[in-house]
Amino acid sequence: MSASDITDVPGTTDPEERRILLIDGHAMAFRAFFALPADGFSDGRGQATNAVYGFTRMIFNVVQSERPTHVVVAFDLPGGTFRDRIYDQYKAGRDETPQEFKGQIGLIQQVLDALGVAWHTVPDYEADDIIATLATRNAAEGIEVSIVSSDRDAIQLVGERVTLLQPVKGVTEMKRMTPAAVEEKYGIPPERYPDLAALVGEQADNLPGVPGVGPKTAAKWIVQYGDLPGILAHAEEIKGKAGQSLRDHVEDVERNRRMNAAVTDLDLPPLEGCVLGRGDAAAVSAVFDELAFGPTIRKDLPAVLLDASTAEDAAAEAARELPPISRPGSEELPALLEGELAGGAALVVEGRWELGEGDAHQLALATEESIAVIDLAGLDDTAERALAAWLADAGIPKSAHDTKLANHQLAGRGLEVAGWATDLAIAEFLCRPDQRPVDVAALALRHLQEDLQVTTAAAQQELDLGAGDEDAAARGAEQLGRTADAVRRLAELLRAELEERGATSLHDDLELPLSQVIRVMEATGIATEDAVLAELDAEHETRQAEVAESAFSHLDGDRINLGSPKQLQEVLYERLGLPKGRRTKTGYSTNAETLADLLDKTQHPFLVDLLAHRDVTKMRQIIDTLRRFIAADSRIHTTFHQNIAATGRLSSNNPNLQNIPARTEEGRRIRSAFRRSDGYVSLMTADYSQIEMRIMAHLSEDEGLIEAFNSGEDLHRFVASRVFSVEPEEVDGAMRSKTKAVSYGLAYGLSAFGLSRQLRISQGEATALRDGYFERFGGVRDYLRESVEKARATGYTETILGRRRYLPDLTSDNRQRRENAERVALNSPIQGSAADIIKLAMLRVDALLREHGLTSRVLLQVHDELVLDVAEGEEQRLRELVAEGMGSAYTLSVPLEVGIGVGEDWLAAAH
DNA sequence: GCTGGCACGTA
DNA sequence: CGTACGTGCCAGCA
Repeated sequence: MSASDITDVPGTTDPEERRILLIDGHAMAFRAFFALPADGFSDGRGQATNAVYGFTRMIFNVVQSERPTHVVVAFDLPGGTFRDRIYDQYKAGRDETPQEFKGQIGLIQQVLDALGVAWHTVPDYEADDIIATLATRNAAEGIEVSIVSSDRDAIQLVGERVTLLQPVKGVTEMKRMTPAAVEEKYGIPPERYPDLAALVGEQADNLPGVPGVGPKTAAKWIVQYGDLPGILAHAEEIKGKAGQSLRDHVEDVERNRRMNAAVTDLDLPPLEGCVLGRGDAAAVSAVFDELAFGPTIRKDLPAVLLDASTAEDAAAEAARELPPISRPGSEELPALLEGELAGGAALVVEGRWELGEGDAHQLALATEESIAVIDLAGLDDTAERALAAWLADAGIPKSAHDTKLANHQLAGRGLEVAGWATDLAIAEFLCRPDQRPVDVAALALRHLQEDLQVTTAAAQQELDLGAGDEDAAARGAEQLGRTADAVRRLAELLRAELEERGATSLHDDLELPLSQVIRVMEATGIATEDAVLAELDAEHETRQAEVAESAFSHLDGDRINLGSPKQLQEVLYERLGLPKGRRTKTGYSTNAETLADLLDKTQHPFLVDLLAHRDVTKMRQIIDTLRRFIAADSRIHTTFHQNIAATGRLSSNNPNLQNIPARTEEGRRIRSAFRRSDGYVSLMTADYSQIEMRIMAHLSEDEGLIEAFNSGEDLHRFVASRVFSVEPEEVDGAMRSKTKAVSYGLAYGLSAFGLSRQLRISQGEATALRDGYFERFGGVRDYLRESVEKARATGYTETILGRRRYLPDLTSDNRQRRENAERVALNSPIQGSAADIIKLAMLRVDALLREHGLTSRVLLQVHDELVLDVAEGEEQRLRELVAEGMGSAYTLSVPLEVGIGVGEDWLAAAH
């Protein structure tokens, strides 16, 4: 190849305008692999993608900063090269390629193909040689060359027109090596670097140099004698140990120099095939989908990589697809609602919802034919009534990204919505339960390959009414309208996917109706008495100060930060010299379990105070957090999420009301702050008794376990009597608690190690305990074994309602990942089925309360428990209806038992 | 100001 | 080296 090969490329005829970027593919991929966690990047099917991700990011960055017109990525080929024939120990002693790295080179090449970036390999040669050939030739033709490589052999290529970019940290930060920079760092010009390397040797390539000679000595010699031949010619004159060492290792040095010489005469394809701007947007998107890449990296894809025609095609298509956007006022709206919108629409609400109060400003409605963006504040009464009627019409199907949130926001304007057909967040979750929730823009990137460009803060601000600024308002409306259009198409797409995955009924009949029940619970909130929390806080404040003082007194009055694990480590393990226990990533554990062990062993009084301080600090933390969330109506309005917990449980935040202390007497006092509402007489708690073990009995069909639940005997006592072959009356506390630990441990995928640690018994004892259990409850053992095998075969686990959890790691070669997936596979059907059941129960209880006209209402759900406000005169009927609704939510092969308690507050309502 | 690690609350 | 979550603090980073 010569310069004439590229003179035909349009727009790049002048060598001075051409810039070529050369990348060492293997070296950079390997660096990316170690810069990013392998277990943090996966395609969802067990293939690590961290190197692919890092490499792609690197390419994007370098293309942006170097603005090349041509790019070539060079790769090594598996197997040897000519260098191995010169020296059979070349690159020997390297660690084996990590398992997770394998396969990622192929994926990188797929990405490059989609990006239209050329990549080359040459049999019998290394990537270095390809780079050396291209750099030398093109620089000679007057073309600017940038090389990206972490390999030091590339230093020799640096020259007037050749710059080396060396990764500094990871793969995104680069240092520019110019001839001056090389001189400064090594004290010699770039072309002499191989001489220096030959003398010093190269550890990574297993090329030993002259012992006792480092870069400084080598550079000194090179300066003095000109080059390596000069040095060797004068070897006899060099004094001292280094001189003798050189004379003893002349052969090594000569070999090294032959090995590290760049090859610059390879036969390579013409450069015109390497011109930038031939990427295919759709192909890139498809590859990124396969790799499960998120939205961030997609946004950073430099446009210069893409073929202008595909970008134009995409833009043209997007423009054609978008129906006209109108901004109907009060005049036009009623007719629109009865006409084009009568068949339903996709909704996007611009508004807010916090601390139990919602508000909405703009509403975008999209159909296949048209999009309407409505300024809610500007409507007259007639138009507003028409809109209210349309929204409340259950016969008009609607979809939104988050239907519950849309309801909350619109409720702030007195608007109720019925007729929800599709909730994107729920549908997406049912299809991909292990993925983090994402906004509409990210869903559009993921499924429509479109960038809505509405996620930036600036765009959001424009949407805020456009306050008097007509242009901003128009831009806001345009973005809202586009988003609604995307919601409409996403809804269609996701409904099809729900169908494929057998999750349509879960969406339509369970989660979507449930979201409306939860919406009312959130809007209602739970009455919370600040005075109770304030007093608890004051008590704990005093106590906190006391124990802190006492703790410091054991440290010669040294007031360390008791909340700093780092400072505690120093005090406990250095200063007080206590025996070190369990290790953490950053040092030695100071958690409660470790501290309690330490106290047992040493009786050190500081530990007593420290543990007390931990308790009281935690209490104050919880109390403070709760107080911050008490809204103007003296109630706490938590948010329940249906798309967070991969097993199908709800989660609760702002604040989390599913982790209010219950285990200790002191902690439980916090519960007394949650009280019956004004106009109600008490709170009721209703919980399932041992629901997970009942599900285990049902799924395993183990006769013994089923009998246990039908016997009327205490479950753990019954199971223990079987395991230990004694009469139920003879089961003592230790036997019962051991059995209980095994029972629950099984549902979590326990190991003998974990069991022994929890019960503080030997591993042998733990194994014997588990074996004894399985001997009597063989059905459980068979079920557990079969359920993992089935999941391995199908790729997912399933709950009683068919809720799936995909577990690609079940077939991973990585033992840690595989065993983790196996535990998840054991637990998910059990925890998930329990979640299914209480969700069914919530729907049923809600329906029963309506049906019977009760005013009492459900306030909270805590996984196996419901908390309700009891209205005057309804307690007895409520007990019956809740027991019925929860008890008959789903028919298992054992009864579902429900415990109920009633009291003034959540503490008193315990039972 | 953000992030990772730790600790700890619940089922 | 049993599952599923959310929150707050510290420390190190930019």
